Amino acid sequence: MRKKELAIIAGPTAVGKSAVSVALAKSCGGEVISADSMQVYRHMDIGSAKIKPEEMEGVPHHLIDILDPADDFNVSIFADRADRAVKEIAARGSFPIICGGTGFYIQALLYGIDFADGETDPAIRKAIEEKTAGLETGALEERLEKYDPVSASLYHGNRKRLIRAMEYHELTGELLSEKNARERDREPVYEAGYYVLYMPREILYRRIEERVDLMMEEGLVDEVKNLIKLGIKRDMTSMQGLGYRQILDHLNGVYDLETAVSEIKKQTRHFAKRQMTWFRREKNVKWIDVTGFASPEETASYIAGEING
RNA sequence: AGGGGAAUGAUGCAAUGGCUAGCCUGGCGGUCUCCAAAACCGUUCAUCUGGGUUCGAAUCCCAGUUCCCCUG
Repeated sequence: MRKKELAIIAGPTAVGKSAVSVALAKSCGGEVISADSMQVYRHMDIGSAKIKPEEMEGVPHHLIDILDPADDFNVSIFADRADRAVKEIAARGSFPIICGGTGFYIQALLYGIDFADGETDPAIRKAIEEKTAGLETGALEERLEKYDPVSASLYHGNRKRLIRAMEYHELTGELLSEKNARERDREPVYEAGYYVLYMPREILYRRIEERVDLMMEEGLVDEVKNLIKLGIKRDMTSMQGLGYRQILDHLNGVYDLETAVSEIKKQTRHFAKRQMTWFRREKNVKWIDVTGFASPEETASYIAGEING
């Protein structure tokens, strides 16, 4: 009998999570839930490195292609839907495998972080943004400091987060720092096997660059052109995705294609580094150097061994 | 070979006699509880070498070294 309720296959971008997840699912009768902020969007296949239908090898995948690029998506939506998926999968006697690189999302799901209704309101946020548009970030910080000095110093220089703290206060009357302090010491709500796949930095970076070149060959530019046709706007959540932003900027004449490609590579390297940072501080994770295994199947079989104890 | 120019961190620049040599990019580290593939923070590394002038030199002078351009 398994000693885990679910498995989490995490790690930086391009490390090979998808293949391992599929192999694991096949070996233990599982289903994959994607924890990825971009693969939820339809029409965004190449740039998000979305798993192809044939690569799924019959394994059911959840939270992929569930939204249009114009739709909003965030942790709260993810946590709700992923949690529901986990329960459904378990209910049908199947094994849930969370696969993805968005550490924040995984955290929200694993710890059951409470994103209650009424804690956010895009309209309020927008209003605050507009009201403070003329202010320097430092002035914004001073303003928040008056009632929530903890958040003000934590979000030093970070306009987006300062505004979020103000939004939260305006909506709930409570301080964001108080809520965070309260939510921080949660225990996991699932008995999970949390595995972070990694490989030496140089190898990972090389893979990232090769993958970006491949995306270009596969037609990333056309994919973005199609998104434009669908009415995509640069400030949409989906257009925060690496690759999409840069190609969009290129098409808008901000820089040439060559620059766009090297920007994508660079930003993706940085992203991978931040992902590693995130997982490093996550508790109770098992790090797995995938270069120690000959294939995704072998990595998966090692993980299966861990899960089944 | 002759003439001219340039040498500042891993990279591209700034400082033209005077704060502790500044900034960009990269590298590395970190933050994060509703835009997270986002947003933000920190840190590392340099005046080519040797003399000289000066209270004081990246900056001026001399020599050397390397590189670039022009002439042949």
